Amino acid sequence: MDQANAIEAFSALAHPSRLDAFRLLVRAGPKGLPAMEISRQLGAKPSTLSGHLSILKRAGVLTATRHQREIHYAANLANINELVQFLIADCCSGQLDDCKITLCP
Amino acid sequence: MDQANAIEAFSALAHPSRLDAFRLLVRAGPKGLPAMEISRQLGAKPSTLSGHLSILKRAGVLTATRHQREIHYAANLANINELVQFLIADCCSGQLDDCKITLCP
DNA sequence: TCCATATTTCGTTAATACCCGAAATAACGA
DNA sequence: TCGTTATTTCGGGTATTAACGAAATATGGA
Repeated sequence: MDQANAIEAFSALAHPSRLDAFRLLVRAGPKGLPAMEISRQLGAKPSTLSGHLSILKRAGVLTATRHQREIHYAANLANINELVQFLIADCCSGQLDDCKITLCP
Repeated sequence: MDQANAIEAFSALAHPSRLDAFRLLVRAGPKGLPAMEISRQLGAKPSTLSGHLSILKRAGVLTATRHQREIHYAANLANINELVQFLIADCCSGQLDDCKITLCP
């Protein structure tokens, strides 16, 4: 994870439809959901959503796997972990324990 | 933390100078750094940086406290924690433990 | 092969974000 | 008070990004 990659990920998430899509896929779990299903649940036009999914995938926060006719998108939590680690790298220069953050308690 | 707040935070971080500034302040710890010092360390024009710091502060990822003539900016890690919790809320709908993310190990 | 479904690419238009220098505001010390 | 340093606000020209419908591509079944 480098600066360019982090910026791409943050940019990708900084959009209402894309953030909704990502959080929907977080809830959906590792199997993910096909594009049409995401489109339907979010009420987004397929062509518009396609662009959004493409942006999220290029940013590395989603994975895409084909299942017969459908392409299933899923949240890439490993990359989210790396992104957050990058964001708070060398927290407090190691001087303090002020930076405790716990996820999925 | 709601969707609008999360988008504002992601947008704020999705910029090279702002991401650099935030990570610099993460390293600087809770005391933070004055604006001019950030400007010097990042090689950014004061007026441009001022706008960036304002955006980061409005997004809630930085705090600002005046110390005599200087305004010290510091990373707001509590809000970053909330942001990440929001991002991965209801992970896998509670069905799996696939979503473990640990920060500041 | 040929059709229907799933998804993406393309072209256009509208909105938003960026950078900078100059001027304005704030706070201290002589 | 006056000058100096610290920081922010303003104006404007340029560039990036968004949305949509229509058309194109891909896959599987009859």
